[in-house]
Amino acid sequence: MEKHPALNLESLYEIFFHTYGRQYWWPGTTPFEVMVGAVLTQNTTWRNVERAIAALAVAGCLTPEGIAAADPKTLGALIRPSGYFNVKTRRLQNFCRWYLQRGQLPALDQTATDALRRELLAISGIGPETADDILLYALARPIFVIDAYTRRLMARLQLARGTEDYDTLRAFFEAELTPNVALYQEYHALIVRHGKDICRKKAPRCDICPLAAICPSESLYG
DNA sequence: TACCAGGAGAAAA
DNA sequence: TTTTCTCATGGT
Repeated sequence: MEKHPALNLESLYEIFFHTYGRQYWWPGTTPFEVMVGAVLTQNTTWRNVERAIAALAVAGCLTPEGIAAADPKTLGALIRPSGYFNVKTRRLQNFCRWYLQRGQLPALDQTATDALRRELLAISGIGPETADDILLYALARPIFVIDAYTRRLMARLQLARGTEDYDTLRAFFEAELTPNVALYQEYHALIVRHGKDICRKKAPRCDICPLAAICPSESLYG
């Protein structure tokens, strides 16, 4: 992992927060709704996830029992707007069956958090980002979430190649930052905000980027 | 029209 | 082990 002479992850956060302000993540009224959203948002815009969650709520199906017991066709129709609805039906039901079987989640110290993370990753359809969304935003554990925006940002700032495996990038953030749930929640949300608005995959808007003065890789854009 | 989006798992190389 | 393919709706 590269060291940037004029930039570290704490100063990057300060720039983002000063520029964009609080993002009020994760949208969702209960921890369980956050967990459902974490599955539904896989490779999908949040706007479409909101439609699916609203449909689940209207159908009285936004509960672990309701999702686990639902007919797959019915459930698929409800979550259809979020895309990949056949895949996500299986994933949601896998997750909810685990959730119901597991019962009360323990108070999570670091050891218990690591164990729970392994449990989540053992569920078919719960990968590292989804597991970490659940741990950070639903269960308030200091786990830094890595996503495609994070990889792109690290690559463009030349703080990383961006192709590192998930846990390497997560360890990089967690080593550079103090373990603080509110910080991690806000930071990830700010990275997504910056990625969607400015540091886009194609045609990034470097002219209005708050990092323009310190970003070394403008020549890589396009 | 083509590309992209708050990924993950299976199949192929 | 690493890369490629598949899943799918909705916005730009």
